[in-house]
Amino acid sequence: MGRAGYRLTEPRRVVAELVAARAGHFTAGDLIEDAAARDLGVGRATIFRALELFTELEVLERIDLPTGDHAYVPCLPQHHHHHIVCDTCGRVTEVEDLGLGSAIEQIEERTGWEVGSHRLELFGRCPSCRADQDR
Amino acid sequence: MGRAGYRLTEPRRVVAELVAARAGHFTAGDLIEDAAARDLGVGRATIFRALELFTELEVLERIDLPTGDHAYVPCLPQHHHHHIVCDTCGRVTEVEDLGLGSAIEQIEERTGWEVGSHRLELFGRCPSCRADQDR
DNA sequence: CGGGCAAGTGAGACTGAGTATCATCTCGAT
DNA sequence: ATCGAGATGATACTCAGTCTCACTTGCCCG
Repeated sequence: MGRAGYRLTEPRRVVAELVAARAGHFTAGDLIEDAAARDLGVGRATIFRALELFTELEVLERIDLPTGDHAYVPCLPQHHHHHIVCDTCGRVTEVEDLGLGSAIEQIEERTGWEVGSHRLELFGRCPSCRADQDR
Repeated sequence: MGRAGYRLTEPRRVVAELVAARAGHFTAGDLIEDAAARDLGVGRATIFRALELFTELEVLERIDLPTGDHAYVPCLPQHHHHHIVCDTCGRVTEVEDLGLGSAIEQIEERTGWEVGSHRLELFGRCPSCRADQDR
């Protein structure tokens, strides 16, 4: 019991494939539609469960869109970073941790709070959408 | 004064009062419960609408908790800032914009993206909860 | 190379947030 | 006081996400 490993099952493979087929961010609903459209026999609940698992494994990260929707982005595990999301095409890029660490230390000193975690999301226009528009 | 196109109505006053009675963040559901508990005749939809309005007027701001819930915090309008939310008691403090501006410029130069907006939320323990726990 | 069983699955019921509709009400400019 | 745009609230609805439970399947071990 309680074994450390996760099973590599067929449905999970399918969900991973759906994720890979997506560019940029996507919602759980998007994947559910994809699965339905392609008539893969994957259940709704299973997709939610797989997304949860992938997030735990840090190959996906959950972000909050300005609209309030919950979306996921693929990302590299074990590596602190943030995301820029393109308002136009939805594409996502990882960016290094900016100088946030030291700023947070300052805040802790100044306010007496202990800052445990943070969430930073950037939104804007990706280079290719800028090019398209500045034409 | 409540003009500029908005009416100062009784239900809105009630919602404002409920907001004021709350310390720290709260969800729409919290207010709906409060209203029901105190048997104020305010409708569900009206509460959502009032929160939306207050957010527009920038006396409330919507934040995303780590759990994914949507919450609101009271804040001062016309002033760029971020929030630290206490994981323990839910209390919220505003903090000045850290050195994010320059970091963002760097990113723009480095990556070719144009960063339009961002969202930063900090989570941790407030001074009084730290004191309680370090005892 | 099976056998056994916990982990995983899927159908569908359920919950709870948020939105839409619409008949009715009310704020506040005149 | 009048009156219409704007606001309200009851209700229905949609949609994300969770839960349950009988059934299946990956995979550890003999």
